[in-house]
Amino acid sequence: MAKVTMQEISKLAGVSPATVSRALHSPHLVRKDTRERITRAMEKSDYVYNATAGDLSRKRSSMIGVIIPTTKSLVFSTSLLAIQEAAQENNFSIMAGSSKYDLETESALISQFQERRPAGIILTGFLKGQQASIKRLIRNGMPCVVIWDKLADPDLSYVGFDNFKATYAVTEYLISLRHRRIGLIIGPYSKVDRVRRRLEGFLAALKDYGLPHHPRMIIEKEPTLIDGKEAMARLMDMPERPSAVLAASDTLAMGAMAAVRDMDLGVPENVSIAGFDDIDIAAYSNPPLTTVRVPAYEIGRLAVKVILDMAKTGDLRAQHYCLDTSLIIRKSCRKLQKNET
Amino acid sequence: MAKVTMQEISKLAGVSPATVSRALHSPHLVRKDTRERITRAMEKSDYVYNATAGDLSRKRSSMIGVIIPTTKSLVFSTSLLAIQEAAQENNFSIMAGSSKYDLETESALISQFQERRPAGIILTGFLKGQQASIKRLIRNGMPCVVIWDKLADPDLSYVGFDNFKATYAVTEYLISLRHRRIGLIIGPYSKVDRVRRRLEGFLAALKDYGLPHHPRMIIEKEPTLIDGKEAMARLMDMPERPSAVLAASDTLAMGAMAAVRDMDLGVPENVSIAGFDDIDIAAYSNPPLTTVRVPAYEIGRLAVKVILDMAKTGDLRAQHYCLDTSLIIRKSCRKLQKNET
DNA sequence: GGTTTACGCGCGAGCGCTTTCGCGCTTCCT
DNA sequence: AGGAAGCGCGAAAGCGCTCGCGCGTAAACC
Repeated sequence: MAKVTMQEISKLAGVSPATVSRALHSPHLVRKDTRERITRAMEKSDYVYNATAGDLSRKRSSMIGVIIPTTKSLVFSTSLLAIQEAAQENNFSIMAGSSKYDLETESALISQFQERRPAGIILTGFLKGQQASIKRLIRNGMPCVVIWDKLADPDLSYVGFDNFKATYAVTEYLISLRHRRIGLIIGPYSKVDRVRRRLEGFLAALKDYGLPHHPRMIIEKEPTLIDGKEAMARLMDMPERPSAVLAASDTLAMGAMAAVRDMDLGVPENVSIAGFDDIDIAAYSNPPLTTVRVPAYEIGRLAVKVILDMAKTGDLRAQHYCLDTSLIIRKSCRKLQKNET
Repeated sequence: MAKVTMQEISKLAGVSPATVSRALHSPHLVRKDTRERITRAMEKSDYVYNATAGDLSRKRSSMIGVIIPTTKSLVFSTSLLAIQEAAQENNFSIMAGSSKYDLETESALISQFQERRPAGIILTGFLKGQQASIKRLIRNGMPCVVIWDKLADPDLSYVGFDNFKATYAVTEYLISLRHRRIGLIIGPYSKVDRVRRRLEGFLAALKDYGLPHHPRMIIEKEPTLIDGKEAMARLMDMPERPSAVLAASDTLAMGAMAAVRDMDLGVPENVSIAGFDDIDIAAYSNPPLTTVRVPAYEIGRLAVKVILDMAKTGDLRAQHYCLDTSLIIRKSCRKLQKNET
C-alpha cells in the first residue's frame, strides 16, 4: 500500500501537516507557492490521501449507503447508477446492498452501514416494520431519504413518484380500451408499501369505473420473469380469463408475455398486457410493451442531492420530491370491439 | 448519530476498552460473564461500533471496491449481487462504481477506492492502458482480482472464463447450422481485452472452417439495446446480408432482434441470431435466444473469496480460476437447407 | 509448598488526519 | 506614523478503536 502519510509530505514540503490538509481541502487558504510545493511533494512520493483517517477525524464519512430491493430488475440499477454518478461527482463513495425484500437482510444492511457513519442512507422504499427504525435513525441525526415512492408520513424525506396515481392511470387506460376483466400481477405488496400503493391505485380505478373486482385475478409474486410467467399462466387458465393484464413491473410483464407465447396465443390479439417501469427493454420486446415510465435516473440524482444537502447543512427536516410519471403507449394493448368481451 | 463510544461501554461494564474490543472481535478471549456484562451495556446504550475508527487503527479496512463496466447490462448486476452477498456474509461492505468503458472514469474510481484503503479491489476486466497501474497496485500490497476473463498475464489474478473458447464454440455452432455469412455485433473490443478475445474466438472459428471474413460484417458498438438494433439494421441492409448474426452480448442480441422485427422479418426464419451472457430475459424473449451461459454469480462469489483470502494471508500471489461456460440452444437459430445460402 | 503454565484483563502508544486558536507579518486606512 | 484588519501558517489536542506487552491470579504439576 501507498504508506506515505501527510506527515511525511509536510516534512518534504517544509510545512506543517495542517497546511497539507488545507492545501488538499481548502486550497484557497494557502498561498500559491506553498501549495505548489506541497503538490510536488505529493506527486513525487505517490501520496494517497487516507479517507479513513480523515473521516474519523472529521467525525463523518464521505460515504452514502444505498439499499435497493433487487438487482434482478434493471430499473433499480438505473437509480443506483445515477446515485453512484452523482456521488462520485461530489467525491463520495457509495456502499450498496440489496434487501431482496427481506426485512432481516434490510436491517442487517442498515446496521452494517451505520458502522461506517455514512453521510446518509438512501432506501428504496422499505419493508413493513422498518419505519420505526428509520425514524430513529433520523432522530439520531442520520440523513435518510426514501426513494421510489411518495410517502404519506410528513417526517420522512422522499424522492419518488405517486405509485397510486400512476397505477390508476394505466388501469384507466386499459378500461378506456373497453377491458372489463383486468388481471393484476404484482410484486410483494404485503411486504412493501410502495407496491401496495400500486395495488390500491388499480383497485381504485376499477371501483371508480364500476368494474367488478375479482380477488383471484390479483396475483402477488416476486418481481421476476419466472414469477410473471407463472402468474400469467394461472390467469390464462381461469375459466373467465382476463382480457387485459396489468403487470406492476416490466419484468413481470416480460414473463407474462412469454407465458402467452407458450400457449400459442398472441399479445395483444388474445390478451392485452401493460407493464410498469419502462425498463430499456420494454421498447424492444415483441410486441413493444405499453408501460409507465418512471424517472429512475432523476430519482437517483436527486436523492443524492438531498442527502448531501442535509449532511452539509445539518438540517434534517423532511424534503419531499414527487416526480412525474408518464404512460408510454406501445403495442401490447388493444382496444376491444364493442361486442367483444 | 449514535454517539456512544467503546470508552463509555467499557466504563458501564467496568472493564477496559481493550476488553470491549476483544469481546466484539475475539469473544473467546474474554470470560463469559464479562462478555455478558459488556453485551448488556452495549444493548442498553444503543452502541454502534465505529468501523471507521477500527479500520484506521487496524490499518486496513473491511471494504471491497468493485468496478463493473455498466449497469445497463443485467449480467454484471448479477456478479455485483453475488459480490455483495458474499461480502456481507463476511461483514465486509462494498464500494461500487461503473466505468462505463471509460478509462478516465475507471482510473478515478480506482483512486477513489484507494483512499479508503480497501481490503481489495475487484475489476471487471479493465481498459486498455490500465494494466500497469493495476500491477502497481498489487505490488503495493493491494489485493486485486479481475473477473469475467481468463487472463494471459500470470501476475494478475482472475476469476473468469475463456472468452475466446466460448465465442469460438457459438460460432462453431452457427457454422454447424450451415451458416457461411455470419455477422458479428460486438462491444468495445478496441477498449477492452475481454471483448477483444470474443472477437478473436469468432475470427478463429471462421478461419478454422475456411469461411471468408468480411470486415464489414463486424460491427463494434456499445453493449446497449439501441446499438444492437442499429448495428443489426446496418447488417440487414447489406447487399449480401448475413444469414446469421452473433451478438457478443445478449443486450445487443435483443436490440438486434428488434431490428429484424421492424423490418417485418422473422428470427430465425430470415436470419439466425445468437447471443452471449444468458441474462434472465434471454429465455423469455421472442423467440427465446440461443446464447452462451456465463457463470456470473459464481464469479462474483469466488472473487470475494479470493480477495478475502489474499487480505487475510497477505499472500498476493496470483490466483487463477477459469470457470465453464455452456452453449444454451434455444430457438433463435435455425439450420440452413442444403441449397440455402 | 513452590514453581510453572495459562488465562483474563488493563495499560498505553499509536493509526493518519482535522481543526481551533493564536501568532507574526503584511497591507490598508486615517 | 500608528493602529486595525487580514492573511498564511504552526501547535496540539483530539477522533474511537486496536494490539503487543505484561501483570496478577488461579489452576496444574512434581
